[in-house]
Amino acid sequence: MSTMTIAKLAREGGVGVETVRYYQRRGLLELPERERGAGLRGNVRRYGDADIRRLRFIRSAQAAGFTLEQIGELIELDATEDRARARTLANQRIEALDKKIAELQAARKALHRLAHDCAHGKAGPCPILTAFDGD
Amino acid sequence: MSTMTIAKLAREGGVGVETVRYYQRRGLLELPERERGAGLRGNVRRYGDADIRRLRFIRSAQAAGFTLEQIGELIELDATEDRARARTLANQRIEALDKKIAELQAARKALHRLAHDCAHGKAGPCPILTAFDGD
DNA sequence: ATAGGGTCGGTACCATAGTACGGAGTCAAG
DNA sequence: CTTGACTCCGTACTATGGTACCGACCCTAT
Repeated sequence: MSTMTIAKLAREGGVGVETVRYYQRRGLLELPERERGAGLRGNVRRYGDADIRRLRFIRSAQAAGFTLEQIGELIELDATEDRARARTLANQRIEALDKKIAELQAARKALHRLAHDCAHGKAGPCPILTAFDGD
Repeated sequence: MSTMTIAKLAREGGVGVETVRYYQRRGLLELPERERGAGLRGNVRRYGDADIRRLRFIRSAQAAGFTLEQIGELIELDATEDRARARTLANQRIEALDKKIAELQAARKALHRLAHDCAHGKAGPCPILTAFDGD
C-alpha cells in the first residue's frame, strides 16, 4: 500500500482525476517520475502518502479561503525558514476570515428573520427585497 | 434629487458603472425608459431610489451567498405570493451558511494555531503543510 | 494475445462575475 | 457652439477553478 495511481489519489483527496492533473499543472502537486528503472519498464506515475497529504492540504487551505496561487506560496514557504512570512499570511487570512464570518452571520440573521416574517400561509409582507435592510 | 444617471447609481451602490450595466443585462436591474417625452428630448436614462435599493439588495444577497441567478429568482419572487418558495430558499441558504461558518471557524482555529506555532524567531516546526491536520 | 479500463499529455471548453473598449450620441458649461 | 465629460450599446476579454475530450499508450486479467 501507500503507492497508487492517479485515480486512487484523486479518490483519497475527494477530487476528480482532472483536478489532480490541474493541480500538477499549477505546480501544487508533484509529477512523480515514471519508474523507468527496474527492467526498462514502467510508464504510469505512482503516488504515495505524501501526495495524499499534499492534496488534502490544498483542499483545507482552499476552505480557509486561500487562492490556489497563495497555496502555492504556502507550499514553497513550508520548505523555507521564512516564519515571518508564514505568520503574516496566516494573520492576514484570519483577519479576512473574521470579516467574512461576521458578514455571514449578519446574512444568516437577516434570512432567519425573512423566513420567519414570510410565514406559512397568511397575509402580510414577506419582504424579500428589504430582507437585508434593518440591522 | 432621487433622480440620477448611471454613474451616481453605481456610486450609491458601491459598484462600477460596468457592473450596473452587467446587472441590467442579467435582468436584475431595470433599464428605465429614456425620457423622450416632454419636448422630444432626452436620451440618457435616469434612475431613482428604487434602483439604489435594488442594487443594494443585490449586493447584500450576494454577501449572503446567493448567486446572481438565485438573486434573479428572489426578485421575481418578491412580486408574487409564493411564500413557501421564499421560505425554502431562505432556509436552504441558512443551512449552507451554517456549514460555511463552521468551516471558516475551523480554518480560523487552524490558522491561529499555525501563527502561534510559527512564532517569531527561533527553531521548531512551523508546520504549514500540517496546519489543518489536527482537530 | 487480446480486450477493456486506466493513464498520459495537450488542448479546448465551461461557469461565474465581472471589466475593458470603441464609436457614436448627448449634455452642460463656458 | 464647441469642448469635455458622461452615456449608450455591443462585443470582447479577464480571472478563477476547474471539466471535458482526444488519440496514444500501458497494464492486467482472461
